[in-house]
Amino acid sequence: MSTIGRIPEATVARLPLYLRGLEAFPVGVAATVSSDELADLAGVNAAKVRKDLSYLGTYGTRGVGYDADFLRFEISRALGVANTWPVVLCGMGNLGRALANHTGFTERGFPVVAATDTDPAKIGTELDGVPIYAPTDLEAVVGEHEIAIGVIATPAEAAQGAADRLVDAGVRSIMSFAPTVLVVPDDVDVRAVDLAAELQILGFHLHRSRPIESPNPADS
Amino acid sequence: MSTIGRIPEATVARLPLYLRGLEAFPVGVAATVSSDELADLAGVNAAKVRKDLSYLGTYGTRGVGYDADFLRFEISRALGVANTWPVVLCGMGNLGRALANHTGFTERGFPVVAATDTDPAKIGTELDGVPIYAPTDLEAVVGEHEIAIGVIATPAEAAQGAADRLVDAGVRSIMSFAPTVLVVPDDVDVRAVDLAAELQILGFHLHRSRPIESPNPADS
DNA sequence: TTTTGCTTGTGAATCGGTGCACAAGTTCCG
DNA sequence: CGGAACTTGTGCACCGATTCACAAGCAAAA
Repeated sequence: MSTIGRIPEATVARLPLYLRGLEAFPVGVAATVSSDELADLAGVNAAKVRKDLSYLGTYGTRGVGYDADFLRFEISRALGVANTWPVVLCGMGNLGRALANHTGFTERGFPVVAATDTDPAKIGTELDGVPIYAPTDLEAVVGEHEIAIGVIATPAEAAQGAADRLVDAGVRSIMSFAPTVLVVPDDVDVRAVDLAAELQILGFHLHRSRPIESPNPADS
Repeated sequence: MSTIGRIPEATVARLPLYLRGLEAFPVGVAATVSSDELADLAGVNAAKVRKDLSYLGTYGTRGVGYDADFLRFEISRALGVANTWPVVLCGMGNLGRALANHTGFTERGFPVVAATDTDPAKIGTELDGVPIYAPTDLEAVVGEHEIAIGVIATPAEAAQGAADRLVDAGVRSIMSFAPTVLVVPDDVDVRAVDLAAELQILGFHLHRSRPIESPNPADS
C-alpha cells in the first residue's frame, strides 16, 4: 500500500526528528537502520518509531530493518520537504535578525527570502542577504517569491497586525514567537512558540521538586 | 482544599498562557474574569480553562467568575514564578545574542545572568550586560548565581558537551535549541525547541492541502 | 532444507486529555 | 422573599496516542 492514509498529528510532529536522526547516516551508502537505533537517534522509543513509520507505508524489512536512504526519501516525501518553501520574516529585531541568519532554516528547505519591519531606517536595507521591506509591501513580496510561510518575530503588540497582513497576502502557515494569541481564519495554520512559557514550564518542575520555604500563607 | 494534588502535564503547559492572558487586566483593580473570557485570552476553550484551574484549587465564584488578581497570584504560585530563576546561556552565536537580549525572559522572572562561549575573543567581554565566560568556568558561575536553568544555543555538535557541563555544574533544567537529542540523567528536565522542525510540520500541512504535481511515481 | 535468530508490522489494552452537559451555587431584580 | 440569569466545578463519555506483546516474515547458518 503506497497510498498514504491519515497521519496522526503526533506522528507528523515526530517525522522531522526521524529525518534529523537519519542525518547520522551518509547519503548513498546502503546503510540499514533498526527501529531501535532510530529511536535512540530521535529520542523516542522503538514502538513509536515502528508505528509512526507504518502510517507512511511498509518500508522496512522484517529481520533486517529500514534502508536509511530509502527511509529518508520517503519521510521527506511525506513531509513535503522535496520542494523548498521560501519564508518571509516579520520583525527584524533581536530575534528576527537571529532567525534571518539561522542556517538551519535554509539547510532544511526553508530559506528566509525576505523580511519586513516598521523601522524606516531598516526598510530598503539588507541584512545577511535578506532584503527588508515595509509591511505594506508584503503582498507584493509574497506574490513575487510565492511565499507560503510567514514567521512573526515582532513585539507582541504588533503581532496581530503582522498576522493580518500575512493572511491578506495569502500566507496560509504562520510560525509566531510573539507571546499573544493570534486570531486568524480557520484555514490558516499557526504554530506559536512562546519561549518564556517554555521556561515557566521548566520552572514549575523545579519548584515542585524542591519545595521552597512558604512565605506567609497559614498552612493546614 | 488548598492542597494541590497532581497537575496533568497538559495543564502545566497551559498555565503560562493563562498568566499571559491575565496581563490584560491591570494589577490592583478588582477585576472579574470568566472562564469564557480567559479562554479567549489564552486561545483555548472555556471547559479546558475551568478544568485546568480546578486542579489548582477552587478559586472561582459560581455565577461570577474569577478574581483576576487572585487568580494571577495563585497561578504564579503554582508555577513557582514567585521567585526568579536566573538563567545561564550556552553559546553566544546569533541565536544566543538574541536570547540574551530578549526582554521577555527577564520580564517573566528568568533573567539571563551569565553566558558561555568557546570563542576566546568573546570570553571576558559583556554583551547587553551579560558577562561571557569560558565553558570551564560554568561550575563556578552556576554556584555563584545559584543558577538552576541552562539554555543551550550552541551549534548541534557542541550541544551535548554543553549539556554535560551544565549537568556537572548542578543544573537540573535545560532548554535546548540545538537540533540534537541530548543525553542527560533521569532527574534532568530537558525541553527541546527545534525551530526547523516546527517549519517542517507547517510544511507537511501545506504539502497536504495543496497536492503538488507528482514527479515520477507511477500512481494507483 | 530446516533451524535459529532477529526485526518489522499491528491488533488490542491502556493511558491521558478533551469536551459535553448539568447540578451546585451566587448575584441581582422585581 | 422568590425567581431569573449566570458561571463555576465536575462526572462521564469519547477520542487520540502510547505501549505491549506477538505473529509474520526475512536472512544466514547448519
